[in-house]
Amino acid sequence: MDLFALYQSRIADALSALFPQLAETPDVLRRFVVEPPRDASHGDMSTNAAMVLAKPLKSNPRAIAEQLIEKIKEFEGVESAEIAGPGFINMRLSASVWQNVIAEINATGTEYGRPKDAPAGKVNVEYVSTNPTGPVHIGHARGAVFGDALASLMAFSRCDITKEYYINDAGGQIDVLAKSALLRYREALGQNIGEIPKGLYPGKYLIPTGKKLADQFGDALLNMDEAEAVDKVKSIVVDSMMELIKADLAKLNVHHDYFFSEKQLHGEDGDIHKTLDWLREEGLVYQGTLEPPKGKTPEDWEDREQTLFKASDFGDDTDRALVKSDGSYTYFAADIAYHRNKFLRGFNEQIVVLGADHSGYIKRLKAAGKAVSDGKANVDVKICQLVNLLRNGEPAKMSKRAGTFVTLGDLVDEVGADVVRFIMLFRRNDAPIDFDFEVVTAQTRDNPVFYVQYAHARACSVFRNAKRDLPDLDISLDALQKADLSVLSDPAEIELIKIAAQFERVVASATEAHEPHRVAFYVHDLASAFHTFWTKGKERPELRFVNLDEQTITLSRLALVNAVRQVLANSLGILGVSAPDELS
RNA sequence: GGUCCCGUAGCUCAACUGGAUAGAGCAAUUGACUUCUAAUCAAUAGGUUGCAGGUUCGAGUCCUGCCGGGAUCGCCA
Repeated sequence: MDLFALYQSRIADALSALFPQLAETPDVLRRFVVEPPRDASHGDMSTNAAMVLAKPLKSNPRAIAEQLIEKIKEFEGVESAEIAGPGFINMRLSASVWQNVIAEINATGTEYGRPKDAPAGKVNVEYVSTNPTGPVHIGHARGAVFGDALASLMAFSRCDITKEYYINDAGGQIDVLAKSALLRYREALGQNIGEIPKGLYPGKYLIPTGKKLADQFGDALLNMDEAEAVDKVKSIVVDSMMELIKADLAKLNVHHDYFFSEKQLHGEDGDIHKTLDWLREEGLVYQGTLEPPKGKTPEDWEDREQTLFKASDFGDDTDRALVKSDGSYTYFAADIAYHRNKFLRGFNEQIVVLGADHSGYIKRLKAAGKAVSDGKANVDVKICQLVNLLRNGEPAKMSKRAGTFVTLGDLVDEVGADVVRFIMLFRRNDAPIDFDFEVVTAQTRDNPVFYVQYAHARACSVFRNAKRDLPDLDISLDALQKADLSVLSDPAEIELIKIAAQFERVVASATEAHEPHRVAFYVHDLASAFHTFWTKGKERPELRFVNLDEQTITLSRLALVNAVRQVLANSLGILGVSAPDELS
């Protein structure tokens, strides 16, 4: 149980008893927070309840605080409380409250930090969704890691989550892909294809696909009309690209539950058709012309009547085209249908992870989500900023056109999945990252991945040493749970426990905000606190974990170390980063 | 020009959705290794949170207007 949530609810109960009139406005009892104060000298927990309630109660904060504090002082585990500043109430908890956290962590293990109850509703996280025209490149790595970690975080928080990949297999780029593959097919049959013509994909990754086509069709495609051949091989080529993509993602330990093909939305009986009919009935589709963009009118602008969706009714800046001049649907039309499809599959919460170049797309996606669900579905678009790849300080060039881009697979092969994942998550998703090969592969403090994993390995090494030095001492998990935790009363120990005890609220807030980076920063903090405590044992030998003369204390300390190790492991588990027992 | 994101210590970034004296790391200076792994730790120093207003008990956070950087801008996906 999250201690901060526990005291929040106790204070809310106390307030209801003190001020019965609050029953009419129950919301205000959820608006105040109980949190660790920024300044440790203010105590263990702080609440702004009196200030938040001043207005609804038409009273002043100090007066409310004075009534409330009497109740708080009676709470179990509260050692003292005082009013500070404009009306904060600061509490100090007894050591046993913190010591019990150790017991709870060791008792619940990998389950520690998970909320008791599952939130209602199904959540869909859509991420990566790169065009199936080649391997995944670096630009998509961040979205892949972010989406995967977010899904993992939410699953840890007991959300009913589906990880989804939207395959853009219906656009014109698929024809180009198929033509490029047919070229490689002719190459596989021994023809000299020379330079890859402009406009086709030159990448060597299509060579195996060409061979596969040669194996399957022999020379049957050679005399065929190109359009016909393209039709024949399209889905085979897309499948083979998806295999490539899945293999790259697997190297990063990124896996999706569900692959959704855009193609299936098209056609007479497809979702686009049905969705547009439905929108028409709702009066959200009309024939009309759009205003040119404000300020800058494109030179070739001409007013043209087209089929439009009333996106502006749902917060978008303008209405959006649904049908191209050649009669086919726009990408956005498919997207609307896709969001309706998700809604009909039961996803009231839809998270879409996109690259920075799609930031202009957010409003229309949110509008589509609202429109196709009568406002019941919520679409949250998470934008991942660019990753600047550096090597020796120089920007590492990537170019898909030249066919020499660094793929995700190349990157993972070079630095490892743990490094890629942690570095991508050790930053807010909407801030750009400099990814420097030199830094992220160094085994020093500069490298946060290493720093955190080292803390976990150190904790494990304590157990190896205890086993070696005290072979007769039972240090099994059972024994740790029977350890006397009351001896863990040194301020240095309590400080470390306090950091560990914040894990639950970090998980809760990261889940709510859809921000897995908070877990990454937290685990770094916890590692730091552990390293600090470790070094204290050098200055003050009585704080060392393994004490040959005092086995009781050793056992208690091991309980502490195991708890910290467990929280490190649980945090890393959420991020999909390994927690090694020792470093090589 | 419209829209969105960003602007915080010399550098790279946090700041728990409005809380108290804005925090870490790097770089700089000083100190701790016959080590429970110094692959680490401690201390010092570093700030008008781009600028100017506004909202309120209280603003890095919300609102308005500027300045600077990036992304995007009717049928690409």
